Amino acid sequence: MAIRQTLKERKRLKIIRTACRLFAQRGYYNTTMPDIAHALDMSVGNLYNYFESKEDLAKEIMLTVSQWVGERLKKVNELEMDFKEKIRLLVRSFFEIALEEPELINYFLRVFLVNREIFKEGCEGFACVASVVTEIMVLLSDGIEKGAFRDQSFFPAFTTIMGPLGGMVFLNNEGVLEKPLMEYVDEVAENIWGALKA
Amino acid sequence: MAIRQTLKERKRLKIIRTACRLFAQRGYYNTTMPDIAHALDMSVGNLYNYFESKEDLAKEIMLTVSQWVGERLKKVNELEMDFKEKIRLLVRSFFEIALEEPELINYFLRVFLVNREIFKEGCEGFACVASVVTEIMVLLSDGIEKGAFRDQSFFPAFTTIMGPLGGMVFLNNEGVLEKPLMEYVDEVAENIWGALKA
Amino acid sequence: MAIRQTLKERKRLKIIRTACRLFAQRGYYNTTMPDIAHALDMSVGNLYNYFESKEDLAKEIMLTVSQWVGERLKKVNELEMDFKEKIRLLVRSFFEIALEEPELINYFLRVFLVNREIFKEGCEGFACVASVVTEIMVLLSDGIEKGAFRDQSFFPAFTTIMGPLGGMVFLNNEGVLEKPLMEYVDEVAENIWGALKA
Amino acid sequence: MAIRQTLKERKRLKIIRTACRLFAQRGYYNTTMPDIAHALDMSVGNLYNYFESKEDLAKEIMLTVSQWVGERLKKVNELEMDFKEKIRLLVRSFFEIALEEPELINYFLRVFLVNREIFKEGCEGFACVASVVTEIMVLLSDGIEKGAFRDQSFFPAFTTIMGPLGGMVFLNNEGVLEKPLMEYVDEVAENIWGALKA
DNA sequence: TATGAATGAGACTTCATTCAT
DNA sequence: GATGAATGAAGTCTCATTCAT
Repeated sequence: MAIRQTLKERKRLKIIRTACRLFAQRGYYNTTMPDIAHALDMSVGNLYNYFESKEDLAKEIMLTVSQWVGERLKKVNELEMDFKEKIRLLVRSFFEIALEEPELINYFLRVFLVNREIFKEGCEGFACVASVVTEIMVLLSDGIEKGAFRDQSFFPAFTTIMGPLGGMVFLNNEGVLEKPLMEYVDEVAENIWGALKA
Repeated sequence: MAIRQTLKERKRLKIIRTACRLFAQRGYYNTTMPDIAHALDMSVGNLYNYFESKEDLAKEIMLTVSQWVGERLKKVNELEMDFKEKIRLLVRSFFEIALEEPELINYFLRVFLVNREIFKEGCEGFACVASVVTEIMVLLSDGIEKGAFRDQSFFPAFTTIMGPLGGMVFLNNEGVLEKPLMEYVDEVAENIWGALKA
Repeated sequence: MAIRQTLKERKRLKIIRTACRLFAQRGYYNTTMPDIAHALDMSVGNLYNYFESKEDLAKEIMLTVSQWVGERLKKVNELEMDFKEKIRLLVRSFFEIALEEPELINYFLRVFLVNREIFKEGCEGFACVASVVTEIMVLLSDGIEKGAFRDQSFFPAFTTIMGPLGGMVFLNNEGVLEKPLMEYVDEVAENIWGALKA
Repeated sequence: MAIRQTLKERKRLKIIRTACRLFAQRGYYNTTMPDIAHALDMSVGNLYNYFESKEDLAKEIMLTVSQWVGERLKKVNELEMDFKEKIRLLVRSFFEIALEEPELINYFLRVFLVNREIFKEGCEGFACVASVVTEIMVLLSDGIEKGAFRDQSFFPAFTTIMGPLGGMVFLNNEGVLEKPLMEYVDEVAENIWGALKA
């Protein structure tokens, strides 16, 4: 039954969307399976027809979300422009995602980064977020190859990009920023560019 | 009376140390009050003579830890050296703390940053981590005033420093770094300096 | 119509066979209706076209299995031979069934004897296992009538036969016997004969 | 705190007694932890201060019950009398236990024999019922040594004793016996004696 | 101060059964 | 006849917190 399969897949995605939002808002341990079922207007039992366990659900969300964000970043990567401009666009895109679909970035910040125990098995070596990591990797090696960035180890460069991005979104969520998030794009981009440029 | 007070205060600190370590290792929700009591070889009931609740304990830990880390950073701030060197020393100090007393930094990463719900009340505007934030603030305004750093808003600059530092420690905890953490000091410091310098 | 009926009946028997095996292996409460459906490569819903409920299925299995075993025992009863030999043949046959079709005997041991609550209604007075009980009854009254067995009440004699038989099969299942089950035939038969003989 | 320990041990035994009774009456899977807690007038949570899990409780019951029954049988073993009489006394004692403390024997019949999955780990080789098995073993080897019993393998002899005993108690529970259980003592003893005697 | 047994709400998960397709 | 998604009650177990001793 191809149709049935499609319907089931669509529902799966709906569950992922909703659970992602709840987890991102309240945290993993403060979101119960009944909460999720209720938000989806379905029964708890049925939830378990789609995901084996709460942990399994969390992992599947991470995989899916990482792919979504990865695709957004990929589009930036594929544009032809100088790297300073590309960094600025990357920052802008990341902040846009954080504002338009806050559950995506916040899921990273509130579930993935924190509740490491959940992702111990099945996400070894950051397999769950490979899509995003890959894009940053592409950006960096491209930039180094073309002489725009200093040659350096991957991890410092990676945290130099993702650290400030995640940090700013976090502070924005906490409501401590003085200006709207988007108004920090230039400053953040300037910092990252200064940090990486050759 | 005074002696008794001192003894009580000493025990309080011991609880804070131990609980901080457990929370940092296992996460807030995976550490139970009996766990903490057991690790301290004391009774659960007695724990409640020192802290009103688990949340209260978590907040007190954050305050104390922030002070400890803040003091370490203050020492760096007080040294007379050029800012490029100061940044490098800051990075080195941060990584040293992360290796020598991993529970301190990891408490930030695993409890404070993640379980925001716990710190909603009583830590408004990052009151709980004021000691650390203040030192970074001092460093930045000093640097800007003396013309070493570009003039910019506080928050982008703050995340430019703390983002990579936290990120590298996180990756080190996850065991994904290729080299020992301390070998990244120069690269990370170089990036931060490049990002901030005038 | 007749053909359809036959097909349905055949499927019924297949369900009984499979469910009997699963119940015997895992126990009644550890075997789910989806488990059974899956093993049969059919849908859960369809299972309910053949049996009203899980309990109903369990009872129907017991009836059928009892008939199968009863028929085997009947063949022994119908042979002309002295009773000492007949007892030996009974033991041998019982052990053979236990080895060739372990689900039959094990269903007795693991479901019927244990989960009495299931058989409360609909199996009054051991109606569900009448076929087997009857054959033992026939054997005993025959033996007593012909002077081979001491005259005694039915129930002690019944447990004297079935107790050791069930017990040996149970121990064999548990893997604690030192020799293959069939090598105990003579000793068990000797005991039963000693117990019953005139 | 020796007193506290004693109190706790006493409560442990009370839980074992009560849970044993409930399991024996309703079966393992039809008795819930809340049922047990309610019967003891205590909270579910507290139950878990005494036993790690429902399975653990079931195993501890089996160990304790086996010891109690084993001690009763040991007394029979220690008496000086001829073996025919000893068998009769064994049967009588077993039936007495079954009538006076039905939960003990029924626990064997309804939980241990049936729900094998529970005892897979921790009761290897019938460790949980060693006390009872040992006494039967002593009786048999004694009898064989003294020339009262035929020399034979342990397991057939064991099931020749325990099979009819368990069987009669089972039938008595089911209410199908025509006479009170105790009136079958002589017939059952006669059978067992006939089966085993030299 | 110190103890730890006791509480009880609430978490995750299972599963017999139904029913629209 | 056949399907399998959906239901929801019920089960096991956890844990922050209290309180009599």
